[in-house]
Amino acid sequence: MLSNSRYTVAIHILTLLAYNETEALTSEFIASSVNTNPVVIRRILASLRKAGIVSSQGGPGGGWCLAERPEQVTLRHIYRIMNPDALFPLHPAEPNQNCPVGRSIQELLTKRFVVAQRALEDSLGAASIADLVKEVS
Amino acid sequence: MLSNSRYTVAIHILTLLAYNETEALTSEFIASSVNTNPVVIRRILASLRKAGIVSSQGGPGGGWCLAERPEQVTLRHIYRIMNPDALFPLHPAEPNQNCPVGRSIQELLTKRFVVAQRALEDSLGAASIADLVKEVS
DNA sequence: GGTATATGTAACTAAAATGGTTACGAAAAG
DNA sequence: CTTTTCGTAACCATTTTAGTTACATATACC
Repeated sequence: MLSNSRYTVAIHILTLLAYNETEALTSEFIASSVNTNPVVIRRILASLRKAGIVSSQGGPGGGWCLAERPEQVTLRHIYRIMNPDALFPLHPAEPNQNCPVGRSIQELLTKRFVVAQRALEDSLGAASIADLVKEVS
Repeated sequence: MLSNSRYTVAIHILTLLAYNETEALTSEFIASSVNTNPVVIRRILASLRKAGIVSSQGGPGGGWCLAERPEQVTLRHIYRIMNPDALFPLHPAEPNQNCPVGRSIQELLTKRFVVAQRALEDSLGAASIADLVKEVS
């Protein structure tokens, strides 16, 4: 499974940026909210910036800002950025092609896995960062 | 994400058992189809047996059999056995409770994650081992 | 009984993933 | 220029993953 928390932290960061939309936030400030190291935050923000949904500015008064409207950024969008690989890994080594099951299993499974992952992502697409900000107490 | 292939291998094993329903299969035979070590297979089968969907028999002529009808064993059932933990891990450390976002983010996310994981599992529930066996060429 | 065959499981390993940390260069503000 | 902040490489400890060896246990069959 997703055995890393980068997706959760990415959503946390973006929610924080949207919640404080008027000012740039430093990686150190964000790290204190997430309760981790600023470098961990910068690494995740580097992925998000590559995808165009945040921007950064160096120097005093610098920091990080949302580059898209919070309404446009869905949990699905973030999911795909932080988890570009297929949700369900196939076999570590190619199955035995001389076995009828080994020969066909990967194709059969891929078909089901793609549909299931789409169902997951469709559900994630129902919520945006703006929705989360609205519910922050 | 799911960063292990045990779910895929578990489905492979069960499909193989259903495909050869008349005879018990040894972990060595199964391993040769999956292309791995028999102990890896026995470890996965131990989980499946604990859940009651396979049975084992030692000694000559022994091996592994399905303990349920292939129609009853869905990909969702197997998913839950092989992945008992939540699909989306939360933060490694508790977020800062003095920050409005840090204070509420885990509850907000859990709500969405539960729904998304249910969508995933519902999709997986649509296919059974019997369905896969039918499609093995 | 005795032998061959399988499971059951502990122990060990190599490789990779994960999250955290230090360090330091580059860029920007003032 | 000095301070601040990003950008990123390098390194580390811990955990996960898959594979392997080894050996005890149990069963079938002669």
